[in-house]
Amino acid sequence: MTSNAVPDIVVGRLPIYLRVLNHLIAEGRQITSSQELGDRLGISSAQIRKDLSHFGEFGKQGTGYNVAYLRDQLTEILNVDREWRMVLIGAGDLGHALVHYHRFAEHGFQIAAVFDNDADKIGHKLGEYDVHSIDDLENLVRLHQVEMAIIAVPVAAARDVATRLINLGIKAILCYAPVTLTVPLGVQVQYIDPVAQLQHMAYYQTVEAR
Amino acid sequence: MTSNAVPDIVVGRLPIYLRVLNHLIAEGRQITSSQELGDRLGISSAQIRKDLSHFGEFGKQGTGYNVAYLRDQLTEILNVDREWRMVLIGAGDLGHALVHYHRFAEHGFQIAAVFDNDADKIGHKLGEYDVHSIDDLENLVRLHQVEMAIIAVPVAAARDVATRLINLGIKAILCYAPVTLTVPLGVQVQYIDPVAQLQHMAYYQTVEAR
DNA sequence: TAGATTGTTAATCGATTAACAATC
DNA sequence: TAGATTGTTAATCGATTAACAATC
Repeated sequence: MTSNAVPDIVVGRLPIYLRVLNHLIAEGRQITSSQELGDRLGISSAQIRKDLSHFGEFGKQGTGYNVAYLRDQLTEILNVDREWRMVLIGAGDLGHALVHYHRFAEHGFQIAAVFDNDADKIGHKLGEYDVHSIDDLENLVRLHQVEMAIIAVPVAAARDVATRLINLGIKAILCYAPVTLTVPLGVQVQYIDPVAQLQHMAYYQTVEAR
Repeated sequence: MTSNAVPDIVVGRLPIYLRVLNHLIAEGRQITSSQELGDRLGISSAQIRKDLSHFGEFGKQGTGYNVAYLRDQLTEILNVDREWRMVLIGAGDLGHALVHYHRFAEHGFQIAAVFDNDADKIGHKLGEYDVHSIDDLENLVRLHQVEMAIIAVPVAAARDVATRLINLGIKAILCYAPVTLTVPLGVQVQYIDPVAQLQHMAYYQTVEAR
């Protein structure tokens, strides 16, 4: 059903809500409110209630939300109540940081295999992973039933890698290369470009703030 | 002037436009059009023209845009026709990747100093940088006239670090810690949370795509 | 001149907010 | 019961798109 799809911008906020809920649980909190969630996130309580209303009714009038229950519900809605297997393409410094980034595994995102095209890296270790030749991408994606990918290669290689991933049926790509990928409908791409974010902030750094 | 400020969402697209223009220059192109830029970015030509119109008139009817000229103009508008000095707080794996990330320097974002609170790291090198004690943050930010910061510390430390940076007059923070910072008006924060982005994409990974 | 493309206006579309009845 | 907070509706606000006169 496409007709009453949840707006993508709403979906994008759910992981942030999930994050706050996990913090609240860590603090031992049982109950919260849209007001408190909004305060913690710098958004309005109305927006929180509206966003949640796309998925169901999770609260109790006069009381608020059960933190653990809402957390569990959002986890299900986001499909993150399971493990996801990913491939990492690019075993440079960024790849190095990514294989050591514990939050992936902590949230159910497992790196199944790591690839590079550099003969000096292939066959060696990156953290606890063997670095495979990019030639083995197709075999290993199928073997490990991988569904997501992280592109951490230079911009010149990114499009080719993306095309191969898409041909393999990968439907979710996290792209660290500073390019805009053209992908078929149904393929999700998220970009991380810290330079673009710094430039965005630089705009406001004037003598008289704009 | 706040009255006709440019929408932040428009400012956020300028770095992406800049990126395509740089690619076009690398390809030796002299002239482009809103149509071509839009095609490369997957957005409408109307949006490109509308966005640019907030800042002036940069094209020529019937012809399009001079690539180099538009690039130079956007560079000025974004305040990235100069060097920016940053501090990096956190000398872990992420910090390691960031000091080796050449795109920062290539775009005028210089890391002036690196900090950590781990005695095992302080005094040692991270890439070509000395790792300083976080105790020296105030002195070195002032000494090097730093204006931006990258937070690459664990979530438990992030708020404290941010507070100290803000007290130092830092007005732009790129935050890799998965928290929402509460900051005074005029302080920019941009977040990078790859887990949130994976979770966002996970939502759409269903048997029947939503 | 004819064709192309800009910059801008007005219309459309979508997202956020305010307000409040429902109800715990 | 009185107080609090949800879920939802309607109003507001803002962003995107379509269309076209201006003009290179």
